[in-house]
Amino acid sequence: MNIGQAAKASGVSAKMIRYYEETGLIPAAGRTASGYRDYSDTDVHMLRFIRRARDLGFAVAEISELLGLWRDESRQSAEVKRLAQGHIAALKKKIADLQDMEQTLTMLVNSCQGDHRPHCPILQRLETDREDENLSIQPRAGAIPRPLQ
Amino acid sequence: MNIGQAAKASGVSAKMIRYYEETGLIPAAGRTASGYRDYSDTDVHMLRFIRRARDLGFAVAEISELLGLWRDESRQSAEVKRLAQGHIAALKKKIADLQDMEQTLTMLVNSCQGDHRPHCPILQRLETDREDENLSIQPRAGAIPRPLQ
DNA sequence: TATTGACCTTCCCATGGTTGGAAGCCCCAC
DNA sequence: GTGGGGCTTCCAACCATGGGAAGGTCAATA
Repeated sequence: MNIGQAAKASGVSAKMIRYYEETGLIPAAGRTASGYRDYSDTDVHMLRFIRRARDLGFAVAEISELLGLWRDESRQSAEVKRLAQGHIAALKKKIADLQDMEQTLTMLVNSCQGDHRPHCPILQRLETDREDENLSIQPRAGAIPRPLQ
Repeated sequence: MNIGQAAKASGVSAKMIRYYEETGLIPAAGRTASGYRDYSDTDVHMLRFIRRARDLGFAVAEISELLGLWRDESRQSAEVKRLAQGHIAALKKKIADLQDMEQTLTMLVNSCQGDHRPHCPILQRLETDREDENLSIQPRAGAIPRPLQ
């Protein structure tokens, strides 16, 4: 099987297969007489393993460890579990960071009239960095009608 | 004020200040007779704006737009709001993706005994990609004591 | 005044994972 | 045998950031 077929079968692009080989994540593929890389079903199996681990957000270095454990018949499942738990912790941290951003930004967006006027609490907040500025109690558009200016 | 002082005052590293200048996010700073970059309080103000926007996860290209609106006295707050809402949507998507990963991985971790034995549903799942494999109902370690093997 | 140490300048490199493209060779079908 | 598509390698780019080298500058101190 050449690299294009292996790519299709595994869901890993040919470019990435070469990259994984170059960086040592996977062993160098065999070659045909004319220099084409040659892949077995086992190779494709491994590539699929890699793709699934990537889909779960594992970094290539982590996948390298996972592959080692996968191949090691005498592995201890505790090791795999530890690796996965570490990754879960990293995911949780990323999620928390993004949620903080989202929350702050949502608060700002809610406090912004979003009309034709230039006044904008979002820009104001980027300018002044006042966390405690009570943006959320600003009246929503139309809540308490008052004349513009 | 030289670049080091501007960096300290703004929270943007000197490296990044030069980078932002090079890529056109900020105008080229003035220079002293000896070639040192020279920053005003206004410049520092702008740099702080940039850092805060970065802290909220805005990409540099988005910040470029935000800066334009910031400087534009006749902007419409609706534009800023639209930009921020777009960014919130992107954040939400990222969060959802990461939560999917976390959830799947947590399920796998919970189904893994994590002991000295090699059997490991995490690796199994990476191998077989069976989403519907009912991993979660596997007995937890010690739930129903039975001899190893 | 001379030295020293901390700062500035530019330039290049690395990160991580992925994609794009160019130039040249190979394989298969017609 | 010819054409089109796939293979090979190599180089570059993305994004934001940090590291470091080589050389000039500033300010304080001996």
